[in-house]
Amino acid sequence: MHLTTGKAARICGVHVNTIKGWIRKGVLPAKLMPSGHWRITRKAFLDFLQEFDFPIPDELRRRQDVSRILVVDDDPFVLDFVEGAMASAPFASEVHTADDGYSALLKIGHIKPQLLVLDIMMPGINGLELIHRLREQPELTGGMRILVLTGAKDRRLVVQRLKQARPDEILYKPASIEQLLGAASRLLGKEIPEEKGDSYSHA
Amino acid sequence: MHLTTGKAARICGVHVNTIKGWIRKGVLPAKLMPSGHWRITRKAFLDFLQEFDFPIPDELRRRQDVSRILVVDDDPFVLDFVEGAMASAPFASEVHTADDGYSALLKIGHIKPQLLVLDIMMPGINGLELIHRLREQPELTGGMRILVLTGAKDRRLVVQRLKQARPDEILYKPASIEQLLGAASRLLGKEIPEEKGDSYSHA
DNA sequence: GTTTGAACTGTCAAAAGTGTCAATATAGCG
DNA sequence: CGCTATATTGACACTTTTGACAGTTCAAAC
Repeated sequence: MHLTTGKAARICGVHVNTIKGWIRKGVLPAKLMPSGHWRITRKAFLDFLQEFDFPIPDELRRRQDVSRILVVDDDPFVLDFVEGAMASAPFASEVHTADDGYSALLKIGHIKPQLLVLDIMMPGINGLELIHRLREQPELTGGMRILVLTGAKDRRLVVQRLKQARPDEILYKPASIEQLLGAASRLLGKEIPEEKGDSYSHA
Repeated sequence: MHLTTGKAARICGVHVNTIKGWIRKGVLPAKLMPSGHWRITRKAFLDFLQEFDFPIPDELRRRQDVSRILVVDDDPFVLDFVEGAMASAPFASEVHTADDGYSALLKIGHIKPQLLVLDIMMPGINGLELIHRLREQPELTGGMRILVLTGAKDRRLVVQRLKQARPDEILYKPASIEQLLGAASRLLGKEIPEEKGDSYSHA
């Protein structure tokens, strides 16, 4: 979460006192702890590194805020599958699960996930209706992306209404780990840095 | 109400021993329990966080002395009625509203009301089912009391199943302000300290 | 009531932070 | 090139933070 002067010094390849000098000059924004120690927020440090064209270490780039993901499915196998897939993703995430629409709604309100992985065929609450309602509550669900997971058999049945509900992406079961990770990365705005160069791009 | 050293440490992003050090130095005021454990009052901690520019987590910012109430009804008149009634209550409250079961669930997860005032006859989600599901999620709804408001006409229809759902209290429409305040006070554990004779009949 | 796991306690030593200040680069300029 | 101003470094004594330890307390479940 926060960097010390020493860590910053190591990353920049300079002496600790140099970092302290930069902080005193205001070039590098930092926070003073009660004891007098300095802490640098990751964001401030990243901005600083970028502005002065320092190379950005991977672990600093990746360990951005952890993505919160909520998986909703009545099949425990699917929950495990998604959880496992996300664990192997090249970005940090925090996977929550719900096995029906009711607890899904409660948990959405509580944890405000950035990504909802949703099975639309569930007992109880209708998944399509759920998406509609979520879209109607932008104060609580604004920015949440919706990835629909649905059985191939349902394809004919719901494809029409599914489009009306406007999920951000649709995957048909069985989906591969690669498909899932690809979709999640896109929707969360995380580029998978596989053969990508050394660019540090937002968007 | 009170924070432990561990919670404070997590919030500040430091080690528990660091927190204890701050307490010993007097930077962070805390109270010593008979057992030897430290407790930090919410107010002292908030002041501390603010003074040293720590980010303040939502759940801490939430005022504890104000009762959070969520009213769920598709009739805007009822929402206004309850809101008005609570405004005249002898204790402070914060009334939120929802006009259907979906947004109700979202808001329950988000604001964690201490009291839910629920109309069970709503379009969309069935109110009785809703109560059942809420009771099944004690980690998110633990301690939340449920006051059912229902039309008298529904009485015959649902009284059986209503009892199975085990709400904390039931009121039949039309309910008076006194009835509503009485029920809310009981469920929130607020005794209304009113003398006999004249009472709080403000409409 | 009893049990049980999580969390808190103090203590201690290692690791890493602090300011200060002198010595050493480094950059700009006549 | 030498001079000056500024930035960086390294060494100092001291303080703060952290992590490991065994024992105690808390809180929830049984």
